[in-house]
Amino acid sequence: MLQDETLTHNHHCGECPIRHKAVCARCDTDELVQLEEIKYYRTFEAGQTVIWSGDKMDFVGSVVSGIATLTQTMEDGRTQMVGLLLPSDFVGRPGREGSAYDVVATTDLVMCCFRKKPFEQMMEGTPHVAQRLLEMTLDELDAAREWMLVLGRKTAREKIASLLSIIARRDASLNLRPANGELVFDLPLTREAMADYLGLTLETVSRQISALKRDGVIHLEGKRHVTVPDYNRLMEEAGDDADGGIFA
Amino acid sequence: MLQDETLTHNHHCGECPIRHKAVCARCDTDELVQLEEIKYYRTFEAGQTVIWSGDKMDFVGSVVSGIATLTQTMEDGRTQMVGLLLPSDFVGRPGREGSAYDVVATTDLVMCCFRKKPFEQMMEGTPHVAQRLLEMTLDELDAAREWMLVLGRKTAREKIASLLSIIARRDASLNLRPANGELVFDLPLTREAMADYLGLTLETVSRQISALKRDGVIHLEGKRHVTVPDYNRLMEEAGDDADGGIFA
DNA sequence: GGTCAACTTTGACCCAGATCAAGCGCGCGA
DNA sequence: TCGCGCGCTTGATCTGGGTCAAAGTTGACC
Repeated sequence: MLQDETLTHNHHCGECPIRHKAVCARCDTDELVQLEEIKYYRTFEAGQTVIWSGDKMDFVGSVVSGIATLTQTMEDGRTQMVGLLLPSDFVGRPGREGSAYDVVATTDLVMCCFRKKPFEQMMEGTPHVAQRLLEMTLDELDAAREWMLVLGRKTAREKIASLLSIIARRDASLNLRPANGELVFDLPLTREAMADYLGLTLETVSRQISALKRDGVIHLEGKRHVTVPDYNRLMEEAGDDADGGIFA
Repeated sequence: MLQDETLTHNHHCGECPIRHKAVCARCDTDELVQLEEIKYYRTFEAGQTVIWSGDKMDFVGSVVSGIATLTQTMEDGRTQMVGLLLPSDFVGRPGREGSAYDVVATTDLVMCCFRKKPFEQMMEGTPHVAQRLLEMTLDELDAAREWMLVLGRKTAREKIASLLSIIARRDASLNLRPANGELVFDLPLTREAMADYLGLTLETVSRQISALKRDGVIHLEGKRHVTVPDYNRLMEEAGDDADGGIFA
């Protein structure tokens, strides 16, 4: 088992890449100073487990860079991913001791952690933090519910197309691509992780990706580098209304 | 189409059955007075739609009695239930215009509604409301994620057992049954609604309920009245760890 | 008490996706 | 440069749950 490294990055919140999207988004300068008091950075290597389900958490925090997953596992080993954590996403639950899920770093990961106790105290005092956290939690709830439709009612092909469209959309909003209709991105997940997200087997994931490629919905270079020539086509394949687009 | 009836029940919050579980749970007497200013009751008959997905909502509110469902529908008619709203559960999202889901009354329903604008203003001023809403939203997120595991990885039989155990658990906590291991309750959902919840067809739901009955996991009187002779057995069938029980 | 409609059960058959089983290909360490 | 392992693809076969179809149950309303 690899060991966590605890690092002090000494970043100032003002220069933080997720400053305006994370829990701290609404904080003013004074509040940031308070947060800096109780924060520290941790890094994890790809594949490392951040927290095991049931473990006591003495921090909460934000993903600064990299990708992590939230997964649930049954006794017999069946696993379901229940959250995909991207930069600015929040980890942990104020007011709860243990973690309800396994949190695993899918890529190299940097987290901005807050000591739990003082963070909880701060939540009481500064509404800006609690307000932002509520907003983010409501967004996650919407995402989880959208995912319930995918898991419960979509076909394997639609599931893959849904996942690709979500990743494409996020990448577009992060890296502001030209709006010429062509999108390019790298898959941040293995076939197995995609399967765990979608409630499929990795073989089915592989087959459906091959099928979408054969049908010209996507183009692949290597295993991970994806080009989407027509986003609306992809949305149709996902079974979603093709209107609205990425930049809505 | 049936028509909504707007009634004034003139209940006082102090006597409200969901006083200590709903968004208002943490409010003090003064804050309740504020809430009473902006609240009104509405009733819906079983089967009536409370809000259509995309409709503008001019209120948020709590379920006082009865059961409602949150569902998403694809263009071709496939539907997935994404939330089951029981008394004290919250409906609507502060800060958003339209509803993201169809909300349907499954049984006769009484809702305590707050005019949206003033409620949003109150959220800014009185942290007790926002705090409670955050807590409830986090609980719902956990429930949604547990449901993702059910939808993505469980067999039809396990899905049914999971749903029964959830309903049994809630009923036990509401109506404080004797802890002799035997639980009795009524199914508040049709076979079709169960199917929509579980990502199954109504035929499969019916077959699996028959199978659980045949195997002695449950006993049925009529279509809806269920007896669970051994809750741990049911939990095993659900694929969950049988420990912990209802009263944890 | 009869009729109708909504809900439910059960049966027969089929198919999407799981399972089992080879192989491929690329990056990495020796 | 080789070989080894991990992630991925592809094929063959199997099966759980979907689909289609028919009949049973219940209760509400004449």
